[in-house]
Amino acid sequence: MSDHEQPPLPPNSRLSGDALPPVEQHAQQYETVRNAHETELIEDYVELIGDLLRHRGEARAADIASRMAVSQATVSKMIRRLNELGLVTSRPYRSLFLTEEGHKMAETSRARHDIVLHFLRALGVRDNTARIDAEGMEHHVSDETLAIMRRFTEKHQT
Amino acid sequence: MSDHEQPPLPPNSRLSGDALPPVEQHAQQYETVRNAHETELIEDYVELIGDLLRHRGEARAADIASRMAVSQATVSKMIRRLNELGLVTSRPYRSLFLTEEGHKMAETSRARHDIVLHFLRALGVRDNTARIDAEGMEHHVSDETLAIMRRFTEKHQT
DNA sequence: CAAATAGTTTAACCTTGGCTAACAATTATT
DNA sequence: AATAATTGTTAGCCAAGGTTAAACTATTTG
Ligand SMILES: [Mn+2]
Ligand SMILES: [Mn+2]
Ligand SMILES: [Mn+2]
Ligand SMILES: [Mn+2]
Repeated sequence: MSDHEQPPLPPNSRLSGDALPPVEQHAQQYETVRNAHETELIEDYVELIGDLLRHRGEARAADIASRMAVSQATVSKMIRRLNELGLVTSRPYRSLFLTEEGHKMAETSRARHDIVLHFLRALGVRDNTARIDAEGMEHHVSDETLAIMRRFTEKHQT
Repeated sequence: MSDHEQPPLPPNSRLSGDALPPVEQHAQQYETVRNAHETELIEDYVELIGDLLRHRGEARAADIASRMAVSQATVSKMIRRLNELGLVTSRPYRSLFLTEEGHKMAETSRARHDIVLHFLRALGVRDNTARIDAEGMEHHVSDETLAIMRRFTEKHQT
């Protein structure tokens, strides 16, 4: 047992990092992240389809593929999944459309995405960086934090 | 007839939400998120092992399993992977240790995690919520945003 | 109209990250 | 010392999310 550089437990324990949280709380952190990962991609697809419909009038698989930088085969498979989940309707070789439920998810996701993006910009993050960070962060921001971000952005209007 | 070329800049769709970013920029958002997902779990494991070593003096697979709320089999498989990646050394039934490279990754990850956590608290997010959000957000925060968060937290010391 | 091009789907494959069940090794208890 | 409990490994399973290659359908163009 190399007791080489064992931690000397500094008297001022604030020297490096926080203490370990209790096991149950710590476990809840990771579980919440795993849950978010399960819905993350679905949300991004549905949100993008909603955005394409709103801004372009139609949402084709090829557009999704190029905007997501993913193969068309990947999109095709995912569309089948979205269909099974009752989020989109699709006829072969036609534009996709959102179901009522899909539309609701798209709206919610877009609203959340916008709050995070606008918050980052209000903080002073450059636009391109803010867009990249928001795309990942959005799925891990609680309602509580979201509300605080929204208020912060309002107060810091430019 | 997809958006191959530059966006024709729609007339006046300022009614709800932002405009669609150019295809390449949009694609970069999703690509960055996918890349982050590839390293995310590894970082969490290495960071947790580092924390256990620092606070407990040893890092056992069983502790990781309970703190991550995951089966021991899952941890065992992941440890083999961390070993192959040269991030940890392990002898059966003994504590794990970090390699030089693993130690470096643990430090970097912990520092980033702390910046995000402290930032959320400085923003006014309750501690438990901040911990949960930080666990997921940390992997999607750019260096630029991280620097801004650090400065913000310093300025808003309580 | 025929041919070329663009869009979509399917099949076969891969890696990650979970799980359970069975077994093996170590450590603790009686 | 024997047994029980804890800890760790292995095998086999699964779903998600990617890939290429090939086939099929629709649209555009010569
Ligand atoms: Mn989004
Ligand atoms: Mn996203
Ligand atoms: Mn972390
Ligand atoms: Mn994390």
